[in-house]
Amino acid sequence: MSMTVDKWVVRDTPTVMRKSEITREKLLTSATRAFCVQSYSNVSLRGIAKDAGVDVALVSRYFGGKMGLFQAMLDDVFAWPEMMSGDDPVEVAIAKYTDPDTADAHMSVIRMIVVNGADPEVGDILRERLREMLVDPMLAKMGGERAAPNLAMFIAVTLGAAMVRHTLRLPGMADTQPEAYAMQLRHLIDAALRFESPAAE
Amino acid sequence: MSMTVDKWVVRDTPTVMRKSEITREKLLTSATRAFCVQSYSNVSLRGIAKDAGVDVALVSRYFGGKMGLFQAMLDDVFAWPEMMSGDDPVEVAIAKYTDPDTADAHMSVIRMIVVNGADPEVGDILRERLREMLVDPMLAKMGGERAAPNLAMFIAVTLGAAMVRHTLRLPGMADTQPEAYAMQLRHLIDAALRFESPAAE
DNA sequence: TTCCTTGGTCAACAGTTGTTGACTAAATGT
DNA sequence: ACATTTAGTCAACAACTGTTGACCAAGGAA
Repeated sequence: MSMTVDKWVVRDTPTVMRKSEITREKLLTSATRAFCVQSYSNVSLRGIAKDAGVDVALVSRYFGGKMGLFQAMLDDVFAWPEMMSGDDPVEVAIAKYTDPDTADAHMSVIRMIVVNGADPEVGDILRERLREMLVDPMLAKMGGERAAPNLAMFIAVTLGAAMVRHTLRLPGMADTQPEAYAMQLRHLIDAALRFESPAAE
Repeated sequence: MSMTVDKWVVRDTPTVMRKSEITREKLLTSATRAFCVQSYSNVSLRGIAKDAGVDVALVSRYFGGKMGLFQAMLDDVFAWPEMMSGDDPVEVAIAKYTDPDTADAHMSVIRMIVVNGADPEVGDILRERLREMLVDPMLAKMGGERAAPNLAMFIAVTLGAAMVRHTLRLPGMADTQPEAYAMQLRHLIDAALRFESPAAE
């Protein structure tokens, strides 16, 4: 039967969850939290393990090392099923960013991209994953060649606004209500999408 | 007389430059290069010293340690005499960013702000210096209360564009000519400055 | 029971980091 | 000339990092 076994919870599904799978997820959750705040080199496995309540050695055991944990975390974070729908990808993204329920989580992802994109040890890996899992699908759904500048500018204003509000915390953008921030963000996004790149023929 | 002394160059000024001042500046130059690429915690004093061709111990000798070197580098980088002129500060900034001669150096500063702003060890220090040496003077010269959102948005698009072009290197913004990038940047800056915040009374 | 797989603990490793103090060498002042 | 301040070298330190392998403890199957 599929009851609890007092020490760990078993899913109420035909396939029973293995115990190692649980600690794997605990590690992954703590790793996501850590990598969203600090960059790869700054994060210590001992800190993650302590946060997860698990021994350090299990990181190398289950993920093959620090790099394996980082990559597993990328796969986890960049999975974005809504992007595969038929809707306008930019509208999907805007909805995500402005919805207060999911805004925090996606701001964490943005912070993770900003923080780790500058780390020389994982920057290339991060860029590659970002392109193949987010940027390229969005470009494929949008117009094509001409859409690349607008998408880049869209991402630029989104990243920049998140930086100013959450990391730099400048007055005029960090000390305001969420609705006011949403208005600023929407204004910049509109400008980014309305930009018409000169025909390069 | 003020001639060279064969081992180091002496300025042709009445006050002779002390020798320690020279290695201090060598250290400061290497430190600036390093902190513009990697974050505080990732930079190693031994790397800086090797790049400057100087012994590691001299960092602690002349700057009192790693933190002292970082702060001295902030004072160096944030010194911006043009900002004290009577001209419109935003126009001064735009001129700096778009002038091809100085654009690279200022993009390095932007990268430094982005990279170190997320570092938990120096984030607060960086924010404080950034406000008192750049943001507050600009705000004082601009209108006042109503200018804060526009200035924040101006900085947001500048930071975001620099991130996308140099760190994330996304297609549509990283693989283009400087003039095309300048057009995108100018378009976003215009939008940021044109935003009219709703009167909050 | 006995065997064997799975999950976890622990200590030690080699490497790198920032910082310190003792010591030498060079330049300056009298 | 000498004495004194200044500049620089070197080795060692304690703390921390990721990773490894030996060891143990429990669970299920025979």
